Amino acid sequence: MSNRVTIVDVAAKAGVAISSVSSALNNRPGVSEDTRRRIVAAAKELGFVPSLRGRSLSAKRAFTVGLVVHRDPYVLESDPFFGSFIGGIETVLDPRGYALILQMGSEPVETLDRYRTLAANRRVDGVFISDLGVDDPRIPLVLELGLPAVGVNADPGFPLTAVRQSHVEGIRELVEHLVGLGHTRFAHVTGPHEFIHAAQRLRAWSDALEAAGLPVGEIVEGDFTYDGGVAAANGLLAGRAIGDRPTAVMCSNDLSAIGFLGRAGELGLRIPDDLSVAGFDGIDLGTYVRPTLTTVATNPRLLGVEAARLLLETIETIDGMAVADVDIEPARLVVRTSTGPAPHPR
Amino acid sequence: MSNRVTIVDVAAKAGVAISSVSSALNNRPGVSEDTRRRIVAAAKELGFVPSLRGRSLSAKRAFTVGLVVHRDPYVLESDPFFGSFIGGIETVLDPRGYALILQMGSEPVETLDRYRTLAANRRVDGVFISDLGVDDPRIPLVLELGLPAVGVNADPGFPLTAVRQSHVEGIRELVEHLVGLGHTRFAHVTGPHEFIHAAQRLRAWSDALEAAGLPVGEIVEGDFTYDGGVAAANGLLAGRAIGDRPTAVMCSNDLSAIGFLGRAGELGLRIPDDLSVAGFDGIDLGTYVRPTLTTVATNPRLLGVEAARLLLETIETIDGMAVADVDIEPARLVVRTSTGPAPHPR
DNA sequence: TACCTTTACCGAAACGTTTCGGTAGCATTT
DNA sequence: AAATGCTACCGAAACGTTTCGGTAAAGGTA
Repeated sequence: MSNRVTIVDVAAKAGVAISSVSSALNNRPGVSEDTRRRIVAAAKELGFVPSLRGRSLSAKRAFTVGLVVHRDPYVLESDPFFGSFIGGIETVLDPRGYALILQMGSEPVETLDRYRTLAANRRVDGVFISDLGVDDPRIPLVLELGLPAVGVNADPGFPLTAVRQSHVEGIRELVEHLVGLGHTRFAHVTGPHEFIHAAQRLRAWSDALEAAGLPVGEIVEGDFTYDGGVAAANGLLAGRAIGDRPTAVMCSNDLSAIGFLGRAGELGLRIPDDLSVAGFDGIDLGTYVRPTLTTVATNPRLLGVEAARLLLETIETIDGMAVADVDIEPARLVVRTSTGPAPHPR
Repeated sequence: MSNRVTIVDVAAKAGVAISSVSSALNNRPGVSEDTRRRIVAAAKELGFVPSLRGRSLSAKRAFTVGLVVHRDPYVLESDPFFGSFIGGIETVLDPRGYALILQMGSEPVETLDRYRTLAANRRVDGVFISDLGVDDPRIPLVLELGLPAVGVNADPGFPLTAVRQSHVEGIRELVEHLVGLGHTRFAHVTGPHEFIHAAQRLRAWSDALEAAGLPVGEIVEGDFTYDGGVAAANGLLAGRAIGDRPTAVMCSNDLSAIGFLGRAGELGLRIPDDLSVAGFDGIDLGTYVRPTLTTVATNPRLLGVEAARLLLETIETIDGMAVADVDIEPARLVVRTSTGPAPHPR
């Protein structure tokens, strides 16, 4: 509609050169306090907002960062991680004049192409890499593209900047909690094996049990979905005598734990009297189901905040990519009513 | 890193002017088939990708559209709508070279500011307006800003282009289903009254009952959350004799219906024997809970696809904003096991 | 007074496209 | 043979910033 007010208009109004306007508004030296005030006044009066397009071209920056979600639609739908994670990212980006581009790729290949396109036309200045997989192809890709990136909950040895929330303390606390309740027969329902966090959680669980001198027990592969929890419950519980069943089960995330819980109830098990069940994540839904879900609560929002901070720092670090990793406070055990004393063997 | 290959490099390699390269690559007339081929070859060989930044500045377009989510974090977390909606948007945007900027504002005021900033520095070429409220302030805002926009599930009379999925057929089917099962005492748990879709659903429910010649029954305000469903169940069911209770309840969304279901179970009611419960949305979780949830299933993904199509069309329509609305196929009743024959009065 | 340094400001180039007006060259018409 | 029209191509301007080199004026030193 009405033509935009540009830096030229401001310069004309203030009676100075456009370079002076630029210097004044960006707080660069070389302009007297007096004219600076005059320029600022003119800019304000005209309602001048610097054009991102002009700035982008000149600064060779997009002032935009990207997040490519690489999950199949259903998991994304019911996963509360991203809402909070993105919310956290936003709080950092917005005040610094950056925005977030969100893309979704259902297929891993598709996801890679998204990164490639994003980088090719320089749409973003950097990317987040979440839901890391084992031998994740995105890592060599961003290295090859020279695209600034930060990883979320990466393994040690990760070649890029990373933000992490440790899971080991919380899972150790969970094991200690269960051991303290007298449990001796355990089981673990994992997430899809291609995700490293599924492996990380299993590992912490096994280590803690081993440290307690107890057998690790059964391990069945789940898929992070409600349905996967149901399936796991069928496998671990259906048609088994009490002495043949685990008495304490950890599922790799809350959603599958809730599925497990539901199915266990249908199978006639009383929870936590006959069986203790715990999850991992700390989603709100876990406080609503009955029994309420014991879990290890993570903080995706804070993870988003720190990831964004790191990414901007990486982008604005001219030289190498020597930005230090950040560890936020570990995830912690939250005891609710889905765990209780081990049943008396009869 | 390595300096980018630009249109100048391609022109040099092909031995033509840069304007010819531009014409050739954008399939504009005025360049012979022969040189066009030569240019395309040179571009391919050099791996030329036009810079979005240069294009943006020249074309006065950002090739980006925005979605500002204006919900409180918890609702977003558990709401499956956005995952699918965004997924649908993506499938249209990507092939046309557009990207989606996602912003989140928890406070309505904050949300408005986001739109304002987005428009001020021309970061986006258009926006989606979802979760419309009554007298939504975003409508006058985008009109004032001259920002192309499309509304999602807007009321009739909406002054901008809109995409809609009708809810009335599905809700009518639900009422007919319940009436056919012999129910006569109904109740409705609404969503927050500031959202128009909450009002739209209540209206369709009331109209259908009225058309069936039955009393509308009790109406309690919920908030679209699991917790809100629990609270509604307490209000409608706790401490009431059977003859004093509704026998069929519709909740304005699935999540609250699932909360309602859970609380009703705790209160000792058998579902669907003592009480029928239905929701609205068609989220996957509804197929996992027991009993499985009867609902009216919407199609957020398709809504996203059509919304994106419309928005791009609006943006690319030079003149007025004469882009026709789109109605996708209505939401439909999905009968599961949370609804059944009305209990025999005793 | 003559010289040097600093400061405040300006003009122009650069970023990478698209678009518009212009100009040769050629074929067609009269 | 002159006038006309069309095609293929080129050069330059425009988009809106930031940055860099330059210059005049002011101030400091010998």
